[in-house]
Amino acid sequence: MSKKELTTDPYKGVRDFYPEDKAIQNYIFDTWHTTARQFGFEEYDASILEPSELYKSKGVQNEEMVNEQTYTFKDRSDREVTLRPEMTPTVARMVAGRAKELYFPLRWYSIPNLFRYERTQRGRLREHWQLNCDIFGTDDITAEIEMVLLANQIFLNFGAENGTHFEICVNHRGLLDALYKDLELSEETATAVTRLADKMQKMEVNEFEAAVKETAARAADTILKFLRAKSITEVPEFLKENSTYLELEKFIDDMENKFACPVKFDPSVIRGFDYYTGIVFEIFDLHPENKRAMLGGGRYENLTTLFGGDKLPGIGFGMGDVTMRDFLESHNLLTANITAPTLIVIPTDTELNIDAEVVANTFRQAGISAAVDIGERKMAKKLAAADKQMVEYAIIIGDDEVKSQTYVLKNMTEGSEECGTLEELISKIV
RNA sequence: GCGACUAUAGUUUAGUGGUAAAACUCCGGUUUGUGGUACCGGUAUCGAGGGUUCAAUUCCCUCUAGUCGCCCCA
Repeated sequence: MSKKELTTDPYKGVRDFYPEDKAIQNYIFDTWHTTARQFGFEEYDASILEPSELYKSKGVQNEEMVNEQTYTFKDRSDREVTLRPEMTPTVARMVAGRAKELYFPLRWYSIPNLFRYERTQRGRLREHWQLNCDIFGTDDITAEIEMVLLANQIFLNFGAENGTHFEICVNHRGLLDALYKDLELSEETATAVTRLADKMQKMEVNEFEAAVKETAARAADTILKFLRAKSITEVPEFLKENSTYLELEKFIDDMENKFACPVKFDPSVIRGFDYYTGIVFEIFDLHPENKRAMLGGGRYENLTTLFGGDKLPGIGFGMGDVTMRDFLESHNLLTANITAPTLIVIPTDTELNIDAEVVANTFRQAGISAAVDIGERKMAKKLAAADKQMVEYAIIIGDDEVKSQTYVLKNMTEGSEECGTLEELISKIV
């Protein structure tokens, strides 16, 4: 033990993608791409490296977050660099950079790899890929509808069912603000109540009620009535005059009746303390093992403040590949397959490896994927390996074949064989 | 930052105060040009260090790593 061996484990919180994992990821990404394009969204991307200021400049709270929960370091020229923890500042920067020449509303999407330095747990790693979809440059409610329809469609395209495997929950930030204003809550109390509301699903009923009473005192009953509303019509009466109530009510009604996409009013959907200003929504995994949000998003009034220029409203959502995979696995919705070559060429002796490679390359030029087993194992092992990989065809190359230039094409699934020149055999496969 | 739990073969897991068992995988063989079956064989300083003990993989402590919660979640 003179040397310490290196571990084969990946760095903490990040993943290796072995072929079977990559196949699943490709399936997820393909579905994301297809659905985004189905809705006319255009793809953009940027580097995973950003100057740290991009994340710090949003305030003290953000500065703390950058310091404690991002990968931030100095480059060789002493510039502070951060591995991007989210895509929104990047896309805001890009949109602001070309604000004068872009045609709005803009429909953009991206699947960035994001990094966060935090404690790992189920569904939360230090690295993940996140589908980000946004519509920029409009405050029309149609954008909300389109966005939620897109989110819903993604799940439909994975073979999931709204109401069985997942559910869409919506709320309105304005409704919460109206409630707090009417109850004349102090800012601290309002913040504490929002924090509690966010945790409601995780807490016991009694425990939650006690916590609200302790935090909000006299206003507790009204707040509880609001947070326990199972339908939007159950919110306290005075809120129903509010314009945000009417907007949300119509939205829920349209989604159900015009687009057959039921959404559920859920006053506990808050989406943290970020830039959202209007309708917010989440898609929940209904599997008992995963009970959590897989997708979240909402309306924002102005994303590009930092970069000057005109106000740019928009609406967007994000969803991660880790929770997506957990969702698909838990509900048995995975259909991804590892992609094997169509043909495997097996020389009987390593002396014939080059001849086998020539044969394989002829098939490749005809558009048939082909690999050569150049290993030193016995024929039986090579064929067993090909079978296990789910290769469709095999050709064995021996001295006879090389001399006669005629080959035997073996169908691995049926066990049948066909004889002929390479040209003849190619036409059999194509 | 706080807490709980776990660590045995490549993987998933048994098990015991007297140096370990199975399944699958992998490698090799029965079968020197025809597979998926069957049979045989091979692969573990029981996470690291220390302590208790005649004896520790087993009990205790420390460390490390991982998992799962809390906090946070842009």
